[in-house]
Amino acid sequence: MTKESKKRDTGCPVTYGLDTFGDRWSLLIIREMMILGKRTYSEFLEADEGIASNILIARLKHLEAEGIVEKSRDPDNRRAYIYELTKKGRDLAPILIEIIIWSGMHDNRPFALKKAVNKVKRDRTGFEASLRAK
Amino acid sequence: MTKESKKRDTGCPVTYGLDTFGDRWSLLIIREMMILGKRTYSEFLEADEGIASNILIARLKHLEAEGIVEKSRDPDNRRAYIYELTKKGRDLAPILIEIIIWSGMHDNRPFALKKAVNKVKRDRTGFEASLRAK
DNA sequence: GTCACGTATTGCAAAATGCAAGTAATTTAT
DNA sequence: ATAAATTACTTGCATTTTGCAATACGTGAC
Repeated sequence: MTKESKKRDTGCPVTYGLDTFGDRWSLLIIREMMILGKRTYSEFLEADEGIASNILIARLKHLEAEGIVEKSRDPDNRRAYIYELTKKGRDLAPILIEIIIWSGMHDNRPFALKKAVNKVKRDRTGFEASLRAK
Repeated sequence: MTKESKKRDTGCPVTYGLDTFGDRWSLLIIREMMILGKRTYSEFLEADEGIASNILIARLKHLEAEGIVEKSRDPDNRRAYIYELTKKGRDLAPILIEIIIWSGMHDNRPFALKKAVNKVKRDRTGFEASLRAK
């Protein structure tokens, strides 16, 4: 497909990370799951800054193939699926946190949301634990 | 242009970060600067997993517009320019480090390079300082 | 069976990317 | 002084990826 085919396959850890979750949408989906606790296709569809359904499904499949999310049937609604972060996915929490911290320092736009930023500042360890728990 | 036009302009810090450096090449260029001390157009051109010249210049201009790198003439070679990270750019070090740590945990490919990974593990604070110094 | 819901696919236009070739400014070699 | 080589950047075109709208598929409710 798209990502898999153009893997640069150097051994560099930065490259590996970028090939795995470094597109415009993956981290936003992961944000929805971690910070907002979203878990279904439809929730992602309405939540993420207007992601298109074909892009969403492509990203979910990619993330699933990379072992970052796993898909299972919703026990409460047998025609729905649930996407959950694996350990590999939850381990992305520190990256998300550092992005939040960096934006907190440098995003001077008047409408910048500082909620998560402030949470991180107040208690980073606790915030990270809460992300991993979601 | 490309990035600027499609800014999602929600106030979310994660979105801000991704809009600023979240494309396939920006962080690789930043890696070259931070970890490998590369500073010129030609160095990036040969170093970065084969980036095309038009893409490279587009990214450099974008990063410059975002205040992450700054460009100046090379005093030793009047036909060359030097690109250097600003403070905003150097502040990306922790993100790069977390990506390296994450890849160190989860990249099981046989040819995965562990050099930076091991450095981070041994002395994270020192490694971060060395990145910022470059 | 039919309908609604949640998930997934397809077709097509627009945008981004990659590659090759070319331009411009400056410096070195002859 | 002229030619060649560096360094940075641009342009044109083919390919790939994205975005959007519409549609299809699978499951369970009635």
